[in-house]
Amino acid sequence: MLSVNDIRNNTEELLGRLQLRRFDAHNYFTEIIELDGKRKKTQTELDSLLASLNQLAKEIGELYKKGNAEEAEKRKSETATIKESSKDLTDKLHKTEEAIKSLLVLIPNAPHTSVPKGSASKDNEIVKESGELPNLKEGALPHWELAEKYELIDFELGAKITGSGFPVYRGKGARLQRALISFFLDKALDAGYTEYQPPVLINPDSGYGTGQLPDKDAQMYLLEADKMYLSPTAEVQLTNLYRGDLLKSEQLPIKMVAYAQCFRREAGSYGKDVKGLNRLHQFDKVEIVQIQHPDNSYNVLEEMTDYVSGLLDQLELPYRVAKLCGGDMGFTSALTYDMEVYSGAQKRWLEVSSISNFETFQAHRLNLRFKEADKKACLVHTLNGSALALPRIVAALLENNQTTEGIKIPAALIAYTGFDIID
RNA sequence: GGAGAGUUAGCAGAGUGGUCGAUUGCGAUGGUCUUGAAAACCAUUGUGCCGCAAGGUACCGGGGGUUCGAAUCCCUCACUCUCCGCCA
Repeated sequence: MLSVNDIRNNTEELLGRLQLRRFDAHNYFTEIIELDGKRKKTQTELDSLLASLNQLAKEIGELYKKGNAEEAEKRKSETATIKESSKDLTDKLHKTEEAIKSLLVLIPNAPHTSVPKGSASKDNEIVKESGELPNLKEGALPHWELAEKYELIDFELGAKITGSGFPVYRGKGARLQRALISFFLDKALDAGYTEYQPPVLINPDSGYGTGQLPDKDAQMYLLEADKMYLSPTAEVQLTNLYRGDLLKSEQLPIKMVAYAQCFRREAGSYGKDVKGLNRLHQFDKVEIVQIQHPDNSYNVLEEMTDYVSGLLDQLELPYRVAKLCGGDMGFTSALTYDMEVYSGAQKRWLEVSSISNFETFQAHRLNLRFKEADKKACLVHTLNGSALALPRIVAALLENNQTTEGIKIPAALIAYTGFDIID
């Protein structure tokens, strides 16, 4: 959520940045600034009314103390009209505040000035490519066939006990999952992140804090009886750990990592996008989150991107990094890098990580601030990224490393899997 | 799931209708003293909103109500603790 003061003070700049995602905020801004003026005026009126009411109450109290009940009763009658108008003004104030908020939640984050203008993924800017594309022989199998051949993943059994998009991993398939999770967590620990194991159910306040609610609720599974959602990403839990906090500047940066199972309804997806592991309703992901001083956030975004690149290097997967154009970025992000690995048999790039700086957009909703000595509290910057999401990594590992003898495990992982080939 | 007790500032913990945004202790910050430190003493020590400022106003778990006046009384929700039941 953008802040009204920013909109008021940096109107032109924000309008320009929002143009990068082809969002015309002009009318929103005009209306918000006008409503905010109204809000201030109402606040002033209400405050002075309440002041007089408080004064009267005090006087009445003193009169009773002195035993002058008659005069006190007389004064009481004076409060009636003041109370009535203060109630009206309070209603008006709340309505105005609601109106402002209802407009603010419709406005996406303002993209960083370096974000390429554009409307779709074709306009993204490839900023890095790394690794050789695999040169697979004719007849190389896609991962879902390899998964069946080596009895690693059973999609039908998953459909039987739950539904489509909920695979069952078994044998070396299950062990590979466990290995990847440990590998990713250990690397994050080495990089200075604190490990967390959060719940996977989230309450509506948390969903609202990171921006999944109010309008992306269709993407989440809802447990109606308990008014909770299954978390779509550990970003929600980790970032919300600090919701509502006022941090001391010495506490920054805060670096967190968590492995969590993630749940997404993915309504409307179909075809080759959902084949095999390409898109699941339940999947495993290791997520890194940082709460940062605003001065550092963009340097840190680069660091995080380099960190994730390093993981892919160690897994010996060919990948590319895209700086997302305005139209392809998420609602809450100011700048996003997507990491894509090449899946040799499908001959497709698969997104395995998305690393974003949200600037103050989430912090504002979360009311998450920090304070430097003798200065006013101000909003932190939040960042997060997958490091990494498992299914597509597994897809690429299986496809790219298939040989006539079996599927080779990259050297960095062998200590975790306990085997070097799937055969 | 049933019964009961709680939720107050960074923490501990008073306050059961009236100058209470809140006693006190600890912690923290600044100062006095000291060669330095400790101790002692003094002062300061929450956040939002309106305002150039003075100041005003709101917040005692969340929401609502009673009252001239609510941390205090009532309703409701959430959470914590104790006991019973159930259970990995």
